[in-house]
Amino acid sequence: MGTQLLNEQTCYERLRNWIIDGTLQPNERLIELELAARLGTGRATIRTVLARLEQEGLVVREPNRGARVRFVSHEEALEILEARTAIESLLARFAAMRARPEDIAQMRDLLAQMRACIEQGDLVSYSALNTALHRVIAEAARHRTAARLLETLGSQSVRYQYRTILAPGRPATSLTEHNAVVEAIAAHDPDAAEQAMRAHLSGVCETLRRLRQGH
Amino acid sequence: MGTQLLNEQTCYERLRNWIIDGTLQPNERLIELELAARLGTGRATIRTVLARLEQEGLVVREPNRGARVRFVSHEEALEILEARTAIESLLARFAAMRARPEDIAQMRDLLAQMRACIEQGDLVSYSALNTALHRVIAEAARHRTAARLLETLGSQSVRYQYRTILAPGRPATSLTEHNAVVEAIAAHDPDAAEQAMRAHLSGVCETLRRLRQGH
DNA sequence: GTCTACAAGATTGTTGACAATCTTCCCACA
DNA sequence: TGTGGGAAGATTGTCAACAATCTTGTAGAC
Repeated sequence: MGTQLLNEQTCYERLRNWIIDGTLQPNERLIELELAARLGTGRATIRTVLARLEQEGLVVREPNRGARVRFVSHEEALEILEARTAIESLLARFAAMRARPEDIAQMRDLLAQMRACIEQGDLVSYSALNTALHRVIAEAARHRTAARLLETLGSQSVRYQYRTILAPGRPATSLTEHNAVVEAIAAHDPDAAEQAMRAHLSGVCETLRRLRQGH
Repeated sequence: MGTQLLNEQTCYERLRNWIIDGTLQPNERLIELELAARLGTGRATIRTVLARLEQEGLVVREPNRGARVRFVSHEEALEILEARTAIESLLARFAAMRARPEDIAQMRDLLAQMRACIEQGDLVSYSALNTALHRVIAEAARHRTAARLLETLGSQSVRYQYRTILAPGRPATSLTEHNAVVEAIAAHDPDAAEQAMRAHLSGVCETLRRLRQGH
C-alpha cells in the first residue's frame, strides 16, 4: 500500500478519494498519526490536508477532539441536489452559448453509449456515463467559478448517486431528459438548455424524495 | 497589534478579514513567518490556515513558492456574480416557502432603512444594509448548503461590491428590485421570489458589465 | 555588453519532541 | 450495586530546528 513519500497535494487527493469511494466511512474518526503512517508522511501534512477537506465539506473537525468523515444525511443530500440544480442549470445555459462542435459531438457520443447501456440493462456503466456527460457539459460552459462549486458539491453526495437510477422506470426517463438537454445545447438555445437541465435534476430530486418516503 | 496567543480558528478569521477588507491586497505575498509573528502564533498554524483559505478561494498557493492573496479579475467577478445569482435565486425561493413572520418583519425594516439612506444619499450605509438584507433572506431560507456556497462566493467578490451602486440611476432601481423580492417572499410565492431575485442580480450584473465597458 | 555559473539569502517543506487536552478504565467509597 | 475521583493512555495542539527549494545578486567568460 501507500508507504511511499507523498507531498501534500498527493495526500489530499488520496484521502479525498478514500472518503469519496467509501474506504473511509461516514463518521469514521480520522486519527492524524494513523493517516500519516498509512500515507507515508508526517502529521503536519495530514493536518493541513484535513483542514482543506473540512473547508470542502468532506470532513468535520472539532477542537481537541480530532476529525471525522462528515456524515451527510438524506435531508442534506437533498439540499445538495437542490444546490446542484441551481449550478448545473447555469452551466447548461452557458454551455448552450459557448459549446464548440467537438463538445457537442462528445455529448452525443456519450448519449449514444448511455442508450446502449439502458438497452442492455447495464446501470452501473450508465451511472458512470451519466457523470461523464454532466462533466462534459460543465467543461463546455467554460465557467470555472460554477464548475468549482459543482465539484465540491458533487464530492459530498456521491454516496447517494447510485440510488436514484434504480427506481422503476427511471432509466428511460433519465435518458429522455439528458437528450433534451444536449439537443438544447446543440441548438445553442440557452433558455431551453437551462430549463431542460432544471427539469432533469428536478426529476432526480423528486425520485430521491420518493425513495426516501418508501424507506 | 495582535501579539496575543491565538488558536487556529481565530487566526483563520483574522487573516480572512484582512484579505476581505483589503488590509492584505490582491497578489500580496503571504510569508508564513511574517504572518506568524503578526498573529502571535507558530508557522504550523499559519500553514493550515493558508490551506483552508486556498480551498475557500481567497488565497493561491504554489508548491515551494508560498502563498499570495488571490487576485480576482473583472471577468472572474462577473462569473462570481453569475454564480451568486443562481444560488441566491434558490435561496429566495426557499425563503418564500419557509420565512416566518419575524423574518419578513426584519426584511421590511431593513428595506425602510435602505429607503431612508437613498433619500439622504448615504450610499455607504445603503451598501451595508443591502448586504444585511441579502443575509436575512439567506437565513430565512434555512438552506445551509446553499448558504455555505453563497458565503464563500461573497467573500471573494467584496472588492467589487461598492462599484455598482455608484452607477447613475442605480440606487432607485436597486431599491425597487429589493422591494419586489421582499414582497414576493412575504406573499409566500416561491416562483415570484426566485424570479425577482434573478431580475435584481441580473441588473447588478448588467451594471457591472457596463461599468467595465466604460473603463 | 550579454549571458551562464555559482554562491548567499530568503522562504517553504518536514520532522521530532513536548505540552495540553480528552477518553477510558479502575478503584475507593457510600 | 452504583458513583465520583483520579491515574494511565491516546490524541491533538504547538513549537523549534533542520533540510530542501527557490530567488537574488555577483563574478567571470565570451
